Amino acid sequence: DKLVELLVDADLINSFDDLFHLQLTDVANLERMAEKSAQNLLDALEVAKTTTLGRFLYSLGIREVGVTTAQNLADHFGFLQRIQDADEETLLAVPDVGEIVAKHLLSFFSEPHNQSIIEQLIKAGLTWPESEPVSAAESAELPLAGKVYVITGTLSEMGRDDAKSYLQALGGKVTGSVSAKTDCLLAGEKAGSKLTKAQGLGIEILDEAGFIELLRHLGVEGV
DNA sequence: TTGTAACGCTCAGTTGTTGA
DNA sequence: TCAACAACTGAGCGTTACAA
Repeated sequence: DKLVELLVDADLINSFDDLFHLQLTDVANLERMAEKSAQNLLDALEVAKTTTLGRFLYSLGIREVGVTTAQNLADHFGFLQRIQDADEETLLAVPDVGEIVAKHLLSFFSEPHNQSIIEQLIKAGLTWPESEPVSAAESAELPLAGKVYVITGTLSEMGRDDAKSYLQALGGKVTGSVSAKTDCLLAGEKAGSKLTKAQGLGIEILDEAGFIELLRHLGVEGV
């Protein structure tokens, strides 16, 4: 936050794509910055150019479109252009997208200013892999298809993000809160209220060791 | 070399909104 | 009505790198 304030105050960035045109000397001359920090920033921005469609959508800051909804849109459409061209009816077919979210999406993509931002970011070098979405039939064949997981606590062997990725790749759905619809709670160290709630609801609890065993049993490599 | 500001990461928890 | 999510706050801890 502080750095963005500095960059804006110094008139180095006025739009999103300006971030990807920053020069080392400009950044290094800022308060509490020097060549090392400036280079780290430019390196991080270079890495950030390669992203995923879901992350790109999320980064656009569309109202009501967070990480999960953005990923749902990416999974459903596969291509940015298809999302931009989608009508309300098509958008409503995406999981967790109702009338309000669909209207926010339509409104966002109909704004010439927003279209310009997207074009400029792509011109600045942002890329992501695009592919045909996985069909419902293919998804249903995955070993954890239809299972709802919640992750809590600290996972020492793998990060929470990695655990989430494994579960999603196997067809599982990862949500943020425990409910009666949760099938299994993956509980690491220092698990808090979610563990208590899951125990109260009689939900299956899986510790990290058990999770790794499950992944190996399902043939996941590199665990 | 050292003190320190700031950041990065992870997590828990709350509140309000939305979708089913 | 309930489940799930977005958005947000705040804490703790370790790391990084500037500045003196």
